[in-house]
Amino acid sequence: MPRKSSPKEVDPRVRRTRRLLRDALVSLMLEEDFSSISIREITERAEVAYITFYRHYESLDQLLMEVLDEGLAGLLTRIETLAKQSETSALEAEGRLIFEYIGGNADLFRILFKSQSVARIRKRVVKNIAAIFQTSCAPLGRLDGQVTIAIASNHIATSLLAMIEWWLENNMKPTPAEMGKVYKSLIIDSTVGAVSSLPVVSK
Amino acid sequence: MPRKSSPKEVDPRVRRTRRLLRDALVSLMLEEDFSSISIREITERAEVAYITFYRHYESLDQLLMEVLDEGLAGLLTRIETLAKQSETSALEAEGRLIFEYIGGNADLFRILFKSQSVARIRKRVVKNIAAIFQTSCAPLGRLDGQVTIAIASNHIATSLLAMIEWWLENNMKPTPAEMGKVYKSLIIDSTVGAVSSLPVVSK
DNA sequence: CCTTTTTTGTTATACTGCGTAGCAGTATGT
DNA sequence: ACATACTGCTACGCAGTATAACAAAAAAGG
Repeated sequence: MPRKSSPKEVDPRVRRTRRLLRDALVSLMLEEDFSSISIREITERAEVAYITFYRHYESLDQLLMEVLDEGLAGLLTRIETLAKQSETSALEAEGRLIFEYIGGNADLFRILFKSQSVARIRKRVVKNIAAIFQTSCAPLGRLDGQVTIAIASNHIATSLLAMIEWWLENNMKPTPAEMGKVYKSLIIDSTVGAVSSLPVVSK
Repeated sequence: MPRKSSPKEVDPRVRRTRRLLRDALVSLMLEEDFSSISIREITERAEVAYITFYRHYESLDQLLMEVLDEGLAGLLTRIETLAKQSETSALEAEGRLIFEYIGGNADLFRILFKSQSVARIRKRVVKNIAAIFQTSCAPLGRLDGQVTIAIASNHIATSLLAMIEWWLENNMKPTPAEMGKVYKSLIIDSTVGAVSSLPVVSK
């Protein structure tokens, strides 16, 4: 574990090595399944000694986390601004921004959905998105019961993620603008419309 | 591979062995993560010789498939009858039946969602459910454009699965009857309401 | 420029699980 | 009782993980 609490800058060699490992993992995940990727394979493609991997990461999972967190942070911030919107026109526009961002980082998100053993990460993303909507929707009004709010926010989060996945699998066919409209009507409008008519569910 | 094209009945020893292996896998998956389960561990718990596993299955995946297909078939048939309903009262009742079925086979579905390397299976399930709704919703009426239908049916399938997952993680707290209502209003009503107002998306 | 520090490369090691093979033992049903 | 099929046991080669010791190379500081 090189340079634990870096007093100054990070050693250029360290940055280079970590970047090579990240790129090698991404490159491999676009070719084969995550479960079949070995650490030896990664270090080989990164043109780095095998043991070097363990000098920077404790496990393959940790490397994968670092790779995905990079791009997922951008998605979360966009969703956060989206969740605060209440006007109809702004909702569509923000929805479009999300799908444009996805399209720009398509490789990264393809990895997120395609790979098999990242269900854990996907769950974490769902949790984050749901939390965003849970807090931003609470002051919106007449949601009855904690459970109902939890169900609704979870519904929004999972639906959005599933829609993104579907879009990627269909080669991003409908344009981001069109997907923004779909997102608004199919997820947001219908959910807020339904929640107000939902029964108060026993906790 | 014992008794490939069985001319008569299956050897009792074979049925016993396969059952032991299936039960051992389920038992282990409820304790630890799928990725950390070894074939030796399974045969050990099943009280069966290591090599016996390979006399019945080619891979661990194949065993997992056999285990999950068993219970997923029941879910799909219930969803199929549900998809054909159009009356409001029947929708709620059928929705309740689904969650009651899930509750009855909770262990199986916990495995489906909890385990990590079954994203492939989950995807297959989504595809099946979406296909059901796609065919049963097409004659329902005024859905414009193939893409819109595809998005909507995918939305229903993923939302239903996500709702089931949420319900299991919350220890099946709201009753199946309440979940049936939530399902109807949050997924079905809002989706069919939204679809009719959706723009025709370019193919 | 030279020295010290840090990182990287090389090689070797113990450990674990996978998949296969051969042979002996045991259960099935006819 | 008999042939057939299934199961148990032991051993082996292979691949990947995680770690260690020592040599080589690159960065930082004077």
